[in-house]
Amino acid sequence: MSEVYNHKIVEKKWQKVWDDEKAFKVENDYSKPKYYALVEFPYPSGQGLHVGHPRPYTALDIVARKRRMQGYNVLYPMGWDAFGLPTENYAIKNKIHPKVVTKNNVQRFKEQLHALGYSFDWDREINTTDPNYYHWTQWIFLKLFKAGLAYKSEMPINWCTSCKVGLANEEVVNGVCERCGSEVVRKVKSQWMLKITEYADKLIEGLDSVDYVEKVKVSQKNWIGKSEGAEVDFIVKGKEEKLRIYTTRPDTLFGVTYMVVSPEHPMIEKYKEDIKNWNAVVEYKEMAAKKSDFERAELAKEKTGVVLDGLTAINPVNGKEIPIWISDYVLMTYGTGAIMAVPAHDERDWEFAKKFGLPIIEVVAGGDVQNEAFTNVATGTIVNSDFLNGLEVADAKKKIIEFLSEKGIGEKKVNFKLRDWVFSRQRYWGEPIPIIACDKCGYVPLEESELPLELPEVDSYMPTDNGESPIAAMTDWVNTTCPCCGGPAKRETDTMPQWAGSSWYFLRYTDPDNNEALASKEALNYWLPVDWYNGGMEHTTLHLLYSRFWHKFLYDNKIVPTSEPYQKRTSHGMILGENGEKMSKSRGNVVNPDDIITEYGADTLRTYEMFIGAFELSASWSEDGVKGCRRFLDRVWKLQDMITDDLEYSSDLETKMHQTIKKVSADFESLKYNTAIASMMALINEFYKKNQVTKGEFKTFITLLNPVAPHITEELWSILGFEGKIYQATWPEFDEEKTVENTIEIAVQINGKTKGTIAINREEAKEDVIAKAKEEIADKLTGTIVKEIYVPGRIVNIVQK
RNA sequence: GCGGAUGUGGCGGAACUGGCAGACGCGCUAGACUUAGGAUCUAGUGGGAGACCGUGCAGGUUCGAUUCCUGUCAUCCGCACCA
Repeated sequence: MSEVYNHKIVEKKWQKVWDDEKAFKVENDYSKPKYYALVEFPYPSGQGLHVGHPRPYTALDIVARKRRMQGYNVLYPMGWDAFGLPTENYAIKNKIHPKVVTKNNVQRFKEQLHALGYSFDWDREINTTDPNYYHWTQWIFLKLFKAGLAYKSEMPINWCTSCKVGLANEEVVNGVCERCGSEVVRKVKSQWMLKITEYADKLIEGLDSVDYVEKVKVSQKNWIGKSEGAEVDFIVKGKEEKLRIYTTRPDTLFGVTYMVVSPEHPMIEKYKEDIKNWNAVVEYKEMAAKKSDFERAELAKEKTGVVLDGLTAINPVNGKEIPIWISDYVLMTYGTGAIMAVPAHDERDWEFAKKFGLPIIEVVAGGDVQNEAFTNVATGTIVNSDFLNGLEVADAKKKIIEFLSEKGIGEKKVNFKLRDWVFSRQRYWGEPIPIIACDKCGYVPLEESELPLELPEVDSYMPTDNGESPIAAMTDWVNTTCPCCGGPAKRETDTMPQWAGSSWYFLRYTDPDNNEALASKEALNYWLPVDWYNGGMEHTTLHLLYSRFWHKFLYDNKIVPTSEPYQKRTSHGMILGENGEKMSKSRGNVVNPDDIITEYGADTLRTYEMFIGAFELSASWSEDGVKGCRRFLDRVWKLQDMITDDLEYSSDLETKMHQTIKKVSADFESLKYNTAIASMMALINEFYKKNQVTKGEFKTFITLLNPVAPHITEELWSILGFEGKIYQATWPEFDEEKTVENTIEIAVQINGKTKGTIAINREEAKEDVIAKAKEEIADKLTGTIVKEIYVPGRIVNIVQK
């Protein structure tokens, strides 16, 4: 009899062996077929690994291990996305250098990941905070700058009125500062921006060539939010100024009854003198400044606004004079910051008009516009619109745009919801932006030879009270000479956002120690694109889009060989607490992976996280479920007491063996880890029924299980004395013909309801099957038979009246 | 508000291009082994005494719907300076 399985000894033992052998070190061996599997590198937080982390890591570890067994040269790397706010805040609070905090956190994470037995190639570990790494982050920034894709712009930031620092959105809770509870307002600051909008069309088009799960593609498309419409100039009465608006519905131009501009719109200040209710306007502007864009759009059940008393606009198509309002539902960041309001055919305009008693004019027939906005564009016909009358919406759009262009009062315009990327942070713990500001020469890029531009040591990590990065206080570092004219100049003191380092990290893994380039051409040509990239849905619109943008830019500059970075993208669901809520300290439902590894073992944790449910959906933690997986592995362990010397499959299990190999192989590649494990459980249940398993069956079985539970299977492999190590074994093959059973049981239905079953031969002729079926349900065949249906190998359905 | 998803036993979840709903696991019940069992093994387990009824709800298409269509309700997630 075998002893009880001791995971503590076995897991440590094999982890050491794999380390000593450098089992998963991968060479740039260009003669072998490559496979690049990638998971999002973690932010090494102070809390240590969360049970959510192992879910995606195990999933791709399974794929990586399986692919190695199938003869691929597999790159499965890991690193640290270590710049960021929590580390900096921790450093401020505890007066420890963020570098030290990061080092400690990384070490803890690494130990935890190591204890899970992942097949990462640790020789390729990277860290975004390493100057040898951010050298190249800065280098890419310089390329973007030189290409005109990085520019400075006035952008609002969250400003705590008490701490006098800029805050991240996350640090603003219910409109007040998370730390001190004081009011947070929006303050305009000059910021570095990246022109991602320049790549908006390419980012949409590129989606056609990649294999992403559909919801990721849809999310990205919606985020980019391409819409086709028109810009139209309205005339401000009595002024030279034209007020330009953007609309997706130029066909409704005759239905305009008022205009709305965003509270930040520059025309308001410009015509200050003409506005009679200036105090009310100022008051409204102040109120709006306190809200984020999100809050403004959020559940805005009650529309608010103030009319600009003294200013009116002229509708360019019919000369009508209409009022101009300000309201916070119009955002300065989308379109032109001004809209024409057509209450009859837009819900927000309709609500606004109802509230303030503004007229509603129907211009598309088909609805009851006094009672609700009619927004259906598919069926409408234009009315009350002069030369557009009688046209369908789509035709009217074309005609009005032609008209506007001819008259020079408007034009067709494609707009994107996507906004340029705010690339500045007034923080310490980020990559310095390698730009020098010179009074004479403007913004001058640092010479490439000067990179990396390292973060200076500072006394305090707290932002200065005028909202600048703590680096600004380091005058020795800040004051420099202009590379262009040699005169006195100042370094940029803002740093890059955390997203910078993660926008290209997958390139660095291909050649992590290169000091001449971000990676060699040969390495990039061989490894790119990433074959399979898995990450969270929450990164779909930011990280994933940002990194595609950088990659496309690098591709256009012939630095990388592929137009898309990732061939395939999948997404895992969250792991929730036992109570079905998100795990959090405040809810007290956090599970620590270390505890699970100690008590049940890494293999159990890996198995459980794969078995917990559909990979793409969120799932609740269950300690009983963990126990069930441990029981499964114990049953696997005990199989060694029922092994026979037979190296073949036994005849009664041959079909089952081939079916299982087929199913497990396919499921591992299609995110169906839960059903792969279920089928392996079903297989050992068969062994247990017979109380016997052949050596051949056992060898195949543990090979299939190895990617999921690498330690226990390595130990069993060694106990049985199979050759070499299991991680070097060959993936089992199946014979398609042998997966098919000859005799099968099928259901017999009457009018679609199952009444019995019959056993048939797969090849049996229809007549024979139907005859058999009728015999089976003879006593229930009481009516007239109308139809007899036989779907080969599936079902018989007798339709009777 | 905009966008994305999800609703199936007591619970987590299966079900290929529409074809025996509930695989696999948990829990529960009974039995075996045992001084003992919170270990292990074996059997059973959607509801109903039954004809039958059952995949959020209401319709529809079909010989046949968890799967397709229309409407509806509920829940969860993201929203650009958290990562």
